[in-house]
Amino acid sequence: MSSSGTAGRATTLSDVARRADVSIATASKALNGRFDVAPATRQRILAAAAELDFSPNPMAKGLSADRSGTVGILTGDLEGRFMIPILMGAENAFGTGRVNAFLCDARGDQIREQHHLKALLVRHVDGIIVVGPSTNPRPSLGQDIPVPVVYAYAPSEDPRDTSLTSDEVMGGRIQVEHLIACGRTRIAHISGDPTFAATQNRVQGIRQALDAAGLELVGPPLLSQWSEAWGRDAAAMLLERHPDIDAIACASDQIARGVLDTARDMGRRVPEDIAVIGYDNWDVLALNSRPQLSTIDANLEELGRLAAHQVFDAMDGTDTSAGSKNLPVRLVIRGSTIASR
Amino acid sequence: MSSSGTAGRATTLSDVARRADVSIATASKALNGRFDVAPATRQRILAAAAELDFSPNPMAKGLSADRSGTVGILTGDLEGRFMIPILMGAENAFGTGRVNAFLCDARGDQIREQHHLKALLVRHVDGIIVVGPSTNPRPSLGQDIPVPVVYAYAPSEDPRDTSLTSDEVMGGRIQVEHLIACGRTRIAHISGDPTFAATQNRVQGIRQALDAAGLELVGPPLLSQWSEAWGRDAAAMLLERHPDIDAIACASDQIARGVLDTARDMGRRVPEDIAVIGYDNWDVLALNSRPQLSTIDANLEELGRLAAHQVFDAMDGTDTSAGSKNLPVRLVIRGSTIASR
DNA sequence: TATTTCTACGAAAACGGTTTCGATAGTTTC
DNA sequence: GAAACTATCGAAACCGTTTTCGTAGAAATA
Repeated sequence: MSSSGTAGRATTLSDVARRADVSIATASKALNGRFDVAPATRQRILAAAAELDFSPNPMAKGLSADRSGTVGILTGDLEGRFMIPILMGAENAFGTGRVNAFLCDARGDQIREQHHLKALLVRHVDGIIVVGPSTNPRPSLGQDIPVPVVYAYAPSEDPRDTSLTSDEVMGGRIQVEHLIACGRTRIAHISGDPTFAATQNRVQGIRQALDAAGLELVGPPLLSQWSEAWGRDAAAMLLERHPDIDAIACASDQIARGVLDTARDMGRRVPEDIAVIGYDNWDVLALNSRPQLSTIDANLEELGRLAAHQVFDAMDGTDTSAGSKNLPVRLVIRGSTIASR
Repeated sequence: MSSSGTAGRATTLSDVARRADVSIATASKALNGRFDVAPATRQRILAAAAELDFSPNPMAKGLSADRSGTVGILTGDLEGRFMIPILMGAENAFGTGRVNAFLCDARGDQIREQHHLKALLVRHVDGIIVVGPSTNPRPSLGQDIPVPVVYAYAPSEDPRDTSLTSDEVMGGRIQVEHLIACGRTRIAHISGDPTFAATQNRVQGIRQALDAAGLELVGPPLLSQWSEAWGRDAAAMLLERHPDIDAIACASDQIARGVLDTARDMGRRVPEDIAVIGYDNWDVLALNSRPQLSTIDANLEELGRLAAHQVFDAMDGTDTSAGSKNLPVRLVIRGSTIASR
């Protein structure tokens, strides 16, 4: 009812044109930086637009030009802990700019994914970010999509697609490098579901670091589930079978939390007797344990940001860096590997 | 490059019209269920549309009709643990339907929020869902917004707005009712940041339940932070000062986890000696503790779903149930309050 | 001065739909 | 058999932009 605010018919380009006493064609050109408009006229038009608080109707814009100013974010499963930071990074990259993001959650369902994809294309999104719940490669959406597609976290199985993923091998490697730097030599590894690519890659990285130092893993890697309970059980087995280990590299903070509990139960001090390092830097878990967890941070928000920029670049034709990229991870040192002061 | 797939120019209404040998006007009417088109003709047109796999261009549609088929989801801070289920519920309600959601994360910034709001309105969204990171009331977006707005989780300060929030008082109440049903009578309460509405509301609910049973809280409610560490510290204080308590109602699963740790450290058995109940049903925490946590589930996904439907109703003019609603919460019973078999 | 070249601008055609309204043909009514 | 309806359809305006292309006038050239 009040006349302030955003109510009432939105001001349109022809309003601006009328006020600046030019045709809408000229107004359009002036506002878009076309060059066949006299400087004085352009000023007049810009002023008029500013006074009327004009912003062009994206739908109308999208009809003629085929840029809609939107991108689709197609997630495999929002539930996952890893989606959120990536989402945040991406959304933030669009940020205050001209483009908005459609969020589509496929809930782990292929059919729903196809449906959402269709909807996004019908809406003429300018690009698509596909973010998967794990680092396991996922089926490609196909090559016949008329807009750029970037796969985040879960890479596409098709090498022709461009994917951004986290360097899991590096993650395993710097876990162990850190443990060695802390003077540990009898190192064991507890990880999650062996069918996960992350599991295998981290084991690989861990072996690399051990090899480089002339060391060997104590016992085989213990692979089972991504749960705290498994961390407890595995640690118990480990400490019983190899009482002399002095460090455990865990493939998730959840597992590490379990390990911490078992160590405490069995009277081993962390980090004095056993150093423990986690993976994920999930603050809820890592910051509230006793002691706080040293861990690996995959920079997921940065990954999301990069995915967004990759889409931008591809949209702008700057389709340079095709192919996939493996983003470096980061070591976070806390009390579970180094006694505080 | 392949000719299958979605590539190539999208099929348009005039394609359909041509194939059905009618004008685009008639085609439009047929597809939209207008009634001045002969049954036979309509069939022909529908068939043509189906064969060509036609779907109307939402932008063109949005230009004439003023329905864009989109809604905006304006979140205060994606980081929060509570946003995600709500987001999922809402997104899923739009689901396979005709409407897609713009995701906007204000990152706790008023200015960014205004900016996003502006962008959503310029895009002519048909509705807006504002989801806040806590149950604290938040400033209204104002009354002069031309589309329906629903506030989820964090209600609007303005009673004229329609808000959907979680019944925190009920949450506190059924926590204690459950503890009492388990035979506990000496009940204490550990909660989080006292400036949170949730904190106060839950205390209120707890008092209601105790009053109804003729009981009193053991000691004052301990209010400080939403962290596991605080849960540990508070529990230690509590057990020292009141060694005879037999139950602790915690205002978050994080706090409950801390309490569990302290109980174990001090040799109290859970649930035999002390029953512990959490709040949030955050599976990562609640399912991996020893024992698993009884807790309160706020049905956040349902809340998101309802918010979406509320927007739908308001869009369709079925603007019935204005005003705010307080959604019931749900008790989840696990091992921390009842010994397993 | 007459011609050519620019420059700055606007008329009009898209873009892909919806909607109003008039036209046509077939039916009914008197 | 003419008038009045009714049912079905299509021409055209419109939504708010962008873009092409034509043109008037000024400036440069002959």
